[in-house]
Amino acid sequence: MVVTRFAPSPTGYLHIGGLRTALFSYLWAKKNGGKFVLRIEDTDKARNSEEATQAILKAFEWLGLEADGEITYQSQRDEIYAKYIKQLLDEGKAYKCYMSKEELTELRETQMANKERTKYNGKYRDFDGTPPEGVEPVIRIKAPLTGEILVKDGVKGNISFQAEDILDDFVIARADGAPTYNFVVAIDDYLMGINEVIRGDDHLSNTPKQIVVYKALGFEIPMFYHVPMIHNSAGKKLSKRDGATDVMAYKEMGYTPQALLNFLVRLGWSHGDQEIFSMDEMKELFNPKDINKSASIYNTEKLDWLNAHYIKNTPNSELAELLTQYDLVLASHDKKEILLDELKERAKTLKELASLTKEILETPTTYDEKAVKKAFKGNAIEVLNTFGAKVGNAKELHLPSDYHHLMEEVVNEMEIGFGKIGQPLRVALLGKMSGPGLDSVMAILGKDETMLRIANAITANS
RNA sequence: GGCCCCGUCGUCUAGCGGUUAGGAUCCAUGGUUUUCAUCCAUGUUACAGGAGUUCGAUUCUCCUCGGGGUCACCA
Repeated sequence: MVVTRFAPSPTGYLHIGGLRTALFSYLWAKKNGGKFVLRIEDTDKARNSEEATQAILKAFEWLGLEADGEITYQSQRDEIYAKYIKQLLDEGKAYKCYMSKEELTELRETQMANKERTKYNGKYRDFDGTPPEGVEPVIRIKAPLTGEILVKDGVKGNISFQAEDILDDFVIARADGAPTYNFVVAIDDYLMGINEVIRGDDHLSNTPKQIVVYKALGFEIPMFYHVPMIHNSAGKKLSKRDGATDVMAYKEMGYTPQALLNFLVRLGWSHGDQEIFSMDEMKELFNPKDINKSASIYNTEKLDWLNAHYIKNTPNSELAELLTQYDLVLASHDKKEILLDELKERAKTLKELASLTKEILETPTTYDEKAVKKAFKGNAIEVLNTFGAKVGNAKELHLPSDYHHLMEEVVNEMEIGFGKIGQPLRVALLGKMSGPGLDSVMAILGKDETMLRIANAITANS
């Protein structure tokens, strides 16, 4: 069974890059009928926060990504890590290192001065003398000094590292006993049964270290997929400083989960020429072997297009429900079908849809100057008066077509073009020159509001 | 700097030895629309450079250049 995972450290909100690897992991597990598990890497007590964990969970909930099983918290697994540290110590595969921080720093400075690679010199690797006083030891693992470390990566292919180029006896437990990242990751991934690791390729250079741990403990090494980074417009790794990287900010801006997920799945991954993917299609078609090797630049132009696409194709009842999150309650409006049909064609975001709706529903108090100048020429007032009277006398006015007939009558009786009534009427109803079809607008507003707006406009612009 | 990864339109990408190098987005133009938006049509724009292998390279190899990642008692 395929088991994948998402393992964020709770130091802030869930960001776009993390979400994409989470999505890839989720999709790959689902595609294989496997499991997608969540592990919170909260071993750095100084930087972690409970709020951050909650923020990540909240984002998952919004997007409909659900982790299987219980959430694992590394902070609760100290005994497990301690057990393996002891095991390695007992087996002589790890050892206590009494080098002080000052000595370590000095060692590094010397190496840098000599233009050598900075690495631990193995001073306590085979130490059996009396430990120095006053130094709490760290635990270091005995890493291979020579030879090849091969990372089998499903995205990049086999990547070969030379131990002498990159390894040293790295710390697996700090002086206070707390285990370090590369150590616990390997243990947890193994213990949690994770056999397919999909993560950002900034972890690629950590992988050899983790492989050292896997081998020392006799664990089976999982399949890795290192997904290329998402870069900002400057071509650098997308970070929390880049703005608009908090996933929940997209909710506030009026993006739908569907659009965001569709946008993200196509960043670094493709399936031929297909652009639109439903969640079911993603689960069906996603395969990490189709992930791109190169980084992609984060650019939301396509997200807007996708969002508009999904809004257009969302049923009105669902849209009305969604819009309540943007302070728009449409439930009681008897013409909301017409309203939403008209407006969802022209909104890129739910937020925009909400404000477009409010604009129409609110009686205009000002009129765009240019629009007035252009529309209120000649006998515009007379036309509006004539039309207003017809609306007033009409018995049954419900559908857009009812209003349209009235407009046609005016056009025919006064022998004018459609624009002669359309333009001033539009300004009267909406206060400006652009907007949805007038027939629909009037049907949405109803007879009384329509007459009110016409009268208001005549008064204001006579 | 060491190590590792990457390099097709502005952007997201297809391509896996022979293609007029395709799609999407963006932009522009035209059509539809009383207007705006939608929608439809059309158009501009790309294989980083150089060697080699080959009858033939965007595709394979090498070099150069360019970009990125990573080098903690952070994750």
